[in-house]
Amino acid sequence: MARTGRPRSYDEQEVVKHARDLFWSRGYHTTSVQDLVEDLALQRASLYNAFGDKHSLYLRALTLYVRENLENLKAALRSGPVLPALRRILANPVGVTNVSGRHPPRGCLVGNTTAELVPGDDTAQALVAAAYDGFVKVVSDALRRGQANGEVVTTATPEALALLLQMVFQGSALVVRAGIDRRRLDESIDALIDSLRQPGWSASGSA
Amino acid sequence: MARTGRPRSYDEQEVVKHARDLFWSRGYHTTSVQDLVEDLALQRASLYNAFGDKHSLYLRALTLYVRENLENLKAALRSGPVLPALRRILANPVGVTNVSGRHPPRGCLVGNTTAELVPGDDTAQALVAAAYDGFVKVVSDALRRGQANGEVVTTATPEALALLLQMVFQGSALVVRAGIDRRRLDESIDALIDSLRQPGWSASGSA
DNA sequence: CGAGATTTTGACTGCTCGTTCCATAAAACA
DNA sequence: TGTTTTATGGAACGAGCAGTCAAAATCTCG
Repeated sequence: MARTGRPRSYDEQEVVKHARDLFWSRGYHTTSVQDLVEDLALQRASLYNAFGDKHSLYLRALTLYVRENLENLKAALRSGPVLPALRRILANPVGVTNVSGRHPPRGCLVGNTTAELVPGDDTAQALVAAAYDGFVKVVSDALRRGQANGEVVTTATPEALALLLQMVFQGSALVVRAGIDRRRLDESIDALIDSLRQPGWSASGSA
Repeated sequence: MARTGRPRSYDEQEVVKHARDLFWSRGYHTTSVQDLVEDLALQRASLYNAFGDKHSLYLRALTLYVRENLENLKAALRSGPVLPALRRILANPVGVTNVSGRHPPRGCLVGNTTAELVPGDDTAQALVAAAYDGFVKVVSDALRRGQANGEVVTTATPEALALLLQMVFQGSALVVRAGIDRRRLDESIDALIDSLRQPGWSASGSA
């Protein structure tokens, strides 16, 4: 089933990635189709031909973002002690200046979407709700493991703790975007993680 | 110094309040000047005459929001045990359907502003940063009092705990906006508050 | 009752937005 | 080589945007 017709001059996946970065940095409404066309190096008509419209492209970008981040989260929590991994995740929220240090803090695209367009956009609402649920699912599984280990306090259900961590995660992305000092952020995260650690637990003492 | 000229047909304070509600529910970019004019029952030219432009009106609305909420926060933490008050504040975040139950969840206007227009809007950035600092200041003062009382754990500085609470507050406003179940939210908040309570503390046993 | 000051009223102005269209280009297939 | 299919390049569209303007209205003050 070879494809006929003129071949595309761009890579669809790459365009979605690039769009995700643009929407992430600048938000939905402040990113115009003109901006997209200029930065993504493809023609207006090609964009509409391939993705339908601006809103659909945004949803594609958001979906990619959610999938990638959930996979990273899973990988980070797959093995080893849970709490140190969670500390790294919370204290280094997505959107903090990138490896290259090129972006200003962008927050979390899911959180940004929640704030910017969830009221009145049911599709986006469903997507972000699924993203939140995914986070809670993965983190609560890890916490359950930690509780069984004796690493994590058992004073609350894994789900309740996971949702708490979700809120802290979103909150940290926000305050980072607002320009908070990283040192202060780290102190707060440490306080939270410490409060989740079962007293008397030592990393080598389990299993 | 009596004022000459035709009197205004609207109350400036009321207009700012109404504008705050509109921006709060629908965001900056999705609220057009047309929307404002229709809902606020004043003429376009009057709006521009009184407030300069849309952006300035938004800043006025945001400033009002910040001032009012900070005063409410102070009042809620003025006396009595700190942790129950904080629990009420976190579990019933601003923007949860109003007393009348008329609004859908609106989140926190400060958080929404952070997500929607902080990148590229220095004035807004300064305002939200000041709002975050104000919250941390008021809450850390209350926590310090709680620590002196023996109500609150002393495993972290009041400032670190206050910032943590700020993040949870912002996060809860977000997940509520995304439509989370209130019961689950309450469980998570309770878990956090419980972890801040000094073991063995009883309300009547102090002072 | 004017004269001066300020607001109201509602039409109007550019501009930018998301989206569409169409002639041309470049591939596969016959 | 012609036909078909898909994408490109660029111009164009209507709608809605934030913001402006000038005439009419309504007040204070002399």
